Amino acid sequence: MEPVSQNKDDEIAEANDLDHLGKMIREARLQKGWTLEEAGKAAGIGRSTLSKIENNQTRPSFDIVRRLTKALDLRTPQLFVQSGPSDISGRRDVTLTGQGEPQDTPTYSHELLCTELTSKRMFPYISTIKARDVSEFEAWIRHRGEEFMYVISGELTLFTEHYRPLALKTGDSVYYDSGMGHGCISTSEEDAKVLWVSLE
Amino acid sequence: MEPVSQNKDDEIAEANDLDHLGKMIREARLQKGWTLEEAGKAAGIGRSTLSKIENNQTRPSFDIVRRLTKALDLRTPQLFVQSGPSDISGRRDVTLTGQGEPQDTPTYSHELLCTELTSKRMFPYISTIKARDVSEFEAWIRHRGEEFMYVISGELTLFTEHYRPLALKTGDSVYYDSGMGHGCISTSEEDAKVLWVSLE
DNA sequence: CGTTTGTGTTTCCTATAGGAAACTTTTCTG
DNA sequence: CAGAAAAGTTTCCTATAGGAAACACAAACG
Repeated sequence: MEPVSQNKDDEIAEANDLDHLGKMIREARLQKGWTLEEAGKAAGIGRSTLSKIENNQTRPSFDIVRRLTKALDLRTPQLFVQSGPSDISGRRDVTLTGQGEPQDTPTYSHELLCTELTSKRMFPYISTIKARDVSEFEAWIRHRGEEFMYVISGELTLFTEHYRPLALKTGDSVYYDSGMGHGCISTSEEDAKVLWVSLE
Repeated sequence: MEPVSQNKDDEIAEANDLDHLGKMIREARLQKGWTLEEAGKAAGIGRSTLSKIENNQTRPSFDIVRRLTKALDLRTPQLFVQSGPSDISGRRDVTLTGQGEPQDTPTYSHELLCTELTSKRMFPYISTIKARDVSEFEAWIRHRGEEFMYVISGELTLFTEHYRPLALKTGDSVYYDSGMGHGCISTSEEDAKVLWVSLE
């Protein structure tokens, strides 16, 4: 229930930072070129309900909204406007080619990107993996979190626990649990370059 | 309303990928050391309602959930994660060049990467930015979170609020608050390709 | 011009969300 | 171990979410 209010319209309008919710949903639906009927069916809700939602004539349940976002392929966070500033609020950090912060280890040669923004949550870096021989593969790397990798150039083989070694070419990408042991070696004549983005 | 079902408990359990919602909210509340009363007050809802939500005895409205996430300072996207523990423990997901899931809009042409892993936290995708003219720049894109971009090929100009437009070449990268308006256009003859990794 | 068809909107009704208060359980006291 | 106080749960009730169907309004036929 809501705090008492003179009339229904006022009440809904007032308590709603969500006025735009209906608008966004309608936009998303039209974007897909769907009718109320089609969208409703895709989300498993009635077209009358959807109409009311789009016109902000109702306060839909979380459940319903979730189904809609799924069906309409909406970015959900936008629906929660509350715009609490992130810790890098209003900021950006640029790193030009080759201008990253070098970080070398015996086996890898990293170039950390965008290191100015220390409070960011993802950690992007480029690694150069030297052309070498399979026999040199040593120990699993393992650190809590998730990791995404994209092969910028060259060819390499990715090793991860629980899986077969995987041959990767330029343009391929992998997302994995970085708590799972992993490592890679170059299988091309030249060094391979990989972009990694790591998240704790 | 839900499709008919024999009894209420079944119905709720069945339609709920959201069983974990109550759990998450309870966790968040206890984390803060709050009682139902306190949390309810902070969110502007009754303690009985909150109790029912935490025990999954009700399907709260979007509105109520929004207020709770705000009060409890919860990262909302997790609430939308369907099915299962929200980690990717021991898993990996590969996307070969050009094999991503296409997602086109009038202005952008995205290729979503590693979409098999639905519970991952970062969202990588490759965009092809069509070669065109500055005058065509339209509206800011804006969504809560952080974003990292890496220019795979071509040249483009990145626009972000609070900053001057920025010319980027192949190999350059930028990290920014995606809640800040942003958008880009290609400045090269050919289309530009950009790898984005987005985090909510 | 009516008829059809395909859209979105508005009733109408039932199941239920959510608040207040009764009830139960746990945690402090003395 | 009282008995009180504070936490959580359940009950009861009213306002309303959401589906079905009636309604409204087009555009596309004959």
